[in-house]
Amino acid sequence: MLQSLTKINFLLSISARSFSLQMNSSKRFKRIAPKRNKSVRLSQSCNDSERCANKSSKSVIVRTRTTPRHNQTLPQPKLKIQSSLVSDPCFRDTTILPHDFFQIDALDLAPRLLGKFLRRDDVVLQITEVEAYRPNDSACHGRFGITPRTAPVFGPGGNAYVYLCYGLHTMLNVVADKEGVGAAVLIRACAPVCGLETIQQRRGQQTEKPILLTGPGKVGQALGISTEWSYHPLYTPGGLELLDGPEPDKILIGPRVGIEYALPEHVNALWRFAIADTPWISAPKNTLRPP
DNA sequence: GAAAAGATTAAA
DNA sequence: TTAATCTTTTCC
Repeated sequence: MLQSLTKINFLLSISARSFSLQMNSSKRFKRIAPKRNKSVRLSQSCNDSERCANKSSKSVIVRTRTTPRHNQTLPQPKLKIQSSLVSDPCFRDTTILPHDFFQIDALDLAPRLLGKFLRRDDVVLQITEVEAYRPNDSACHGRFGITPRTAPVFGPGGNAYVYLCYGLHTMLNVVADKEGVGAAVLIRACAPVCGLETIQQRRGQQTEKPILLTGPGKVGQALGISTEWSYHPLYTPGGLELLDGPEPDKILIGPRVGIEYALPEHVNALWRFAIADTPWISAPKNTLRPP
């Protein structure tokens, strides 16, 4: 496992002076990861006790749990995550990005998210590809205004917006800009940094190849999140966090994927951003070019 | 109340 | 190339 992660980090080819991505203690992460009982494992889309409790449509998960819910509190896993942060040299210097970081135009935020880290439990992913969705954008979910589904998009920047696509895939967005604006950045692809075994388990694929994490639905699955994670603040410790990371040397830009229904000006807008020289990019790759 | 479509994925 | 799969939104 150590060998494979080292290989993956090599492939990233990012200047990471202050970020040693070497994983010299993978087994420690495994030990620190909160244990899940069988019922939770069945649905990896909901491992968070508070969210499961609020779940209505997927109450099957709640019913099948063996541990009484009221015995589980949020601070416990939070502390464990903190201890792993301190004890592992890999992430000693990393910091959670502050609330202010996200209060900008999605078009500015999107490229700035490249190279940053998403962390949940023992899983750490590095963001390699994103898309910006903005106000007055005929491809943005916010185009319908504030609805039950899209309300999170109009929340303050730094929250998560998770939606279900094709009834199957959970898509993670980082809400951008001020409250009420209605902008977000879709995470389209990541590279694995820590917790490879958990990622593979959640994905159901025993591979280290880019097929593991190159696609927005794959990222959501690897992080084990559901739509219940909408509104979750990424700038506070616990749950899902966005950590600072190295700025990529070179990036690529291109038109966004799968928005043929939008107006031509938005279909053609170059609002897709990716790290150059990494294999962790989703399809299609041939529409990406240097700026 | 019904119908259509979707910021996709994996397998054939 | 195509099936899987279901929520959200729009239209009548």
